[in-house]
Amino acid sequence: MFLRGTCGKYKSYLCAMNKRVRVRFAPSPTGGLHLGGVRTVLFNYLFAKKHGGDFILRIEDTDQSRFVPGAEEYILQTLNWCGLTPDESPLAGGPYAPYRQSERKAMYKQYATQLIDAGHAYIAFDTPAEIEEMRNNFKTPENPSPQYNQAVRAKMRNSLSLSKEEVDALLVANTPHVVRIKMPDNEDVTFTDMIRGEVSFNTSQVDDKVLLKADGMPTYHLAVVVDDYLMKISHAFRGEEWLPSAPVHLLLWKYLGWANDMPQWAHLPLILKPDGNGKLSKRDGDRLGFPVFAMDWTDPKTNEKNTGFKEHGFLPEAFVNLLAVLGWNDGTDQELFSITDLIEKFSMERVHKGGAKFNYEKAKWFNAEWIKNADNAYLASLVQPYFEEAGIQVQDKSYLEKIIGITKERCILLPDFIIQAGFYFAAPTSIDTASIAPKWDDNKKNFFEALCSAFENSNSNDPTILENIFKELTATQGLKPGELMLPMRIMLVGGKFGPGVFEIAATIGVADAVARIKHALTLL
RNA sequence: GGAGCGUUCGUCUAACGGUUAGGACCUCAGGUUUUCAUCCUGGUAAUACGGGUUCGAUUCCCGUACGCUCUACCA
Repeated sequence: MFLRGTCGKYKSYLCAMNKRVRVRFAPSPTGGLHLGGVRTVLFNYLFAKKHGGDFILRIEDTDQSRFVPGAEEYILQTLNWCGLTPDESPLAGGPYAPYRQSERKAMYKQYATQLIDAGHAYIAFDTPAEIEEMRNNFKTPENPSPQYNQAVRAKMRNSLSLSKEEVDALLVANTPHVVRIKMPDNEDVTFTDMIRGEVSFNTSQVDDKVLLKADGMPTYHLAVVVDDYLMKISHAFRGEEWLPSAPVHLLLWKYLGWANDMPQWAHLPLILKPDGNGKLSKRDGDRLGFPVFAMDWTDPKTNEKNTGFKEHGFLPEAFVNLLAVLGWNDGTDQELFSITDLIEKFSMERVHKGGAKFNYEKAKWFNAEWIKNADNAYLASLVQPYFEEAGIQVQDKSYLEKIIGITKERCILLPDFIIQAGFYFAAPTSIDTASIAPKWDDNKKNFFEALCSAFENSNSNDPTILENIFKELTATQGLKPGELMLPMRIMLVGGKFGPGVFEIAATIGVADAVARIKHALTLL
């Protein structure tokens, strides 16, 4: 399928060929990045890389009251962890710097002025209290939230309702004011969304959005259009929650005289909470026992902590993979995709329209698959920090890699290696004697004592030899091997899990195995 | 309230007018593993509803229901 939509009077795919692909992720630094945010990053990144274009990070910090220290650094770190590093950003710089809107403040005013001069915007002096009053006055059961629109703007204090002298006087007096877009009365604004196809709004339904705030900062609406234009953005992807304000942006592109340069839009479906309905929020994660943020995030103002996929033990490759297929697929049964695969196969047209409920069980499945298929040395580097935290000493790196190779298929999350592989590095600290005790008797005790001697005498680290010793001994003592395997396993690893007992004994060394058995015998 | 967007197994999805509606997760039943996990085999389970259009609708159109998003000097 070709890219749909029009770009000026030309078909979009012609534009796409002529215009360098430049996309941006434009978060406001108000907190950690959650699943939906990272997926938006991912789709932007994939689209850019697929078309040999640029991926830009632009920080939309026009609202000082919501600014959260550390959030920008967190976003950068998250993108790095995911391997979705932007080509241009506040950190990396680039030809269209600065990439923080607060640092671009001076650039926006001239465009607001241009809009006023052209009659597409006006100055409004209404105080918050006056607007509040208007809303109360016009509120009816049928219209619970009246808008500042063509129906009421004549009754408010603005450059449309006031005389030029009054306006000038107010301006000279430094009266706080905003700039609002003047929405046309009854005009259909239609555009083609790459995911949804043709989408249409009537301007009578949208209000006169504030473009420039009283503090001189632009609102999102003005800033996004100006910056996308100035930064030569070719495709603009954002969450579905932006769809209703798309007509404002469309009109702005037109009024500013940039219609032919307008990016193609795609509004991404939302990620929904697993239980009930509604968009996934940061509160859902830890409430339901899974992370929603990419990495741990603690809000410096509230001290509220949200855990992250990284710290829960997800591989970045798995995280990216599971995000990619949340609302997108390549049309085949393939579910496991590397980033290279994704870049090759991604297409915006195959993104789903409907929102997707997040399913943590499936997310873990992706991680388990990635762990099973991952390179041992790579896994070792990721597991090491968890071992250090758990107090597990690793002397020999190649030994660690070997152990990871034989235990990785039993691990779903990285911390699982602590249990599944920890006993290869140190004797278990707790031994599940409760599972041995009920059937424990002197015959078994004697057997294990004899086994220790036999093992010591053999001085062998060959699993087959150890198994033969074990079986011969059970035979001579008239015992069933099956009744002794489980106790031995528990003595070696601490519980009912792990690879074959003789493989374990051989791997940790017969001396260590004997020591563990002897220690366990003191507990029974 | 209004506007917009959406709706296939419990969940994520495939099927761009013709399939016994496919796959994956979950779950269930077997098998392998003298443990656990992996792995293998198999099962249950879906086109929201009502009208059209059509020889034929999951697919196109209309309506209804339901859900979501927006309706801030927040993004």
